[in-house]
Amino acid sequence: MGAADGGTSPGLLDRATLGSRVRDYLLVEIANGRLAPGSPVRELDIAKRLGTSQTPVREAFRELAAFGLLEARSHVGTRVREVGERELAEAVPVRAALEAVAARLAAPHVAADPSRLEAALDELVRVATLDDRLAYANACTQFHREVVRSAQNDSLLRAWNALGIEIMTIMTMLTNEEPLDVAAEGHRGIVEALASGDAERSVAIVNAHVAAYIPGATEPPVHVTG
Amino acid sequence: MGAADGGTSPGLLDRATLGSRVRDYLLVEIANGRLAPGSPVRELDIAKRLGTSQTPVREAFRELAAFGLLEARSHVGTRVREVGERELAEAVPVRAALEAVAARLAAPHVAADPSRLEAALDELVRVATLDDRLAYANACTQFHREVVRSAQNDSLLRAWNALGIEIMTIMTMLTNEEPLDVAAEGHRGIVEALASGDAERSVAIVNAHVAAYIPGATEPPVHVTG
DNA sequence: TGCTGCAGGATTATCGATAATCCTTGACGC
DNA sequence: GCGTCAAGGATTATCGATAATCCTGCAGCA
Repeated sequence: MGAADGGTSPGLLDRATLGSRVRDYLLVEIANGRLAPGSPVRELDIAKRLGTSQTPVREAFRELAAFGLLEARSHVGTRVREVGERELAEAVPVRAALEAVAARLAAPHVAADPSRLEAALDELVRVATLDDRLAYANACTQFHREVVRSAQNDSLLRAWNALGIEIMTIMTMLTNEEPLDVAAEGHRGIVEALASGDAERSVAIVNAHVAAYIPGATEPPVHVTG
Repeated sequence: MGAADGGTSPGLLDRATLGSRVRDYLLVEIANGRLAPGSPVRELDIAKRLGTSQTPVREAFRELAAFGLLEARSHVGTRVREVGERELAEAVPVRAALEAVAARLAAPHVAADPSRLEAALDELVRVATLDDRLAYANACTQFHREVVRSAQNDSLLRAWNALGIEIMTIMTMLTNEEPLDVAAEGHRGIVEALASGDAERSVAIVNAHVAAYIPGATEPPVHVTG
């Protein structure tokens, strides 16, 4: 699965399958409003538009439906579902809880070897200069995934992946005006706290960071810079 | 989903599609141990065995993988997810964090209408008399899923489902000697706490319950914000 | 020995076409 | 007028086959 990988994601380079690319395409179309809520989407339409067969499109539909972005009725049709702020906000406490666990478990590991997380941060900062909000959203997700991965707990990573952070991040970034460089720098405090090995401070900073992602806040999220 | 419906389930009568029937078949095979954890499952094998084509099987695989029951690697193979003791212990803080969020969110809903949860408890107690540890494990999973479902938060339910509690519970129950009636009654306190609407007490009780699930894991439950 | 690279087998990923299903529309009987 | 039912169109569901990818094992070599 690719950029919007929600399931048990293997390596970072597995974004090659057509299904995942179709899903990302649909995700962006939904996020920026070209596919408005309520509008029907037909498998063969999308397939023809993207030059693929029905199969990968079908897979993408299933995945997006599982995340509540599409609504499918068998043999009848599929349409873009109205995804309200409430539904996006629902994920915040769950994400906060998981990333709090992640921070607590990751702190000693990151303190021992912060290189991977620092690399993810560098990449995030680099991508922030490209003025490509989609690319930034993906890098941002990768950074947070790296934090969770640093906890070295497969169950935690699995649960976090299931939240579909990619989707939320893409939706947030594309409907947001926050400058990318500011957003990117907001992650530095997380790295510093984790690298210091202070688990409780890491938890607090991560919680504040996640809470700032609540959608609907059109104001730039207040990033804790540690 | 069908029999072990966990996610955004379609209608109850939608089990006509081949994909859903294949999924249910695999679910049963896993639940009763004919498909043991770690054993590989091949799409074309299952397709041939059930007399279908690869497509519905593939769909079922994807769904069960999202559910945490299967583990797929692109172009390589799929196997029933295996949970070793290490992973079993790893899952405890994650599960504790998620069920703590669940308890906090569910308390008011259960207090308003405890019937569903009480029904799940009744079923659990009933199955406990059958001396069938496998059936008990499934009922137990269903009970805990009902708790999580009571939180009425799709993201939470998705994350919890991804942990693959089914398999963990099955493994635990089959390598355990705890009397079933005692185990079943141990869930009554959860229902009572939730039904009372006392969120914090519910969180505490759920945390204790989850922590007790793993032999030797007496570490203090993780505190979570929420 | 230990390493590199290249078949060959195994498995999934994708394709193009066909079948099954559902909804709509309109005719028909009452 | 109203309910019932039967085509017909639209869409997904499924099929069978082919392509792409990954891993394994072995040969060749330093």
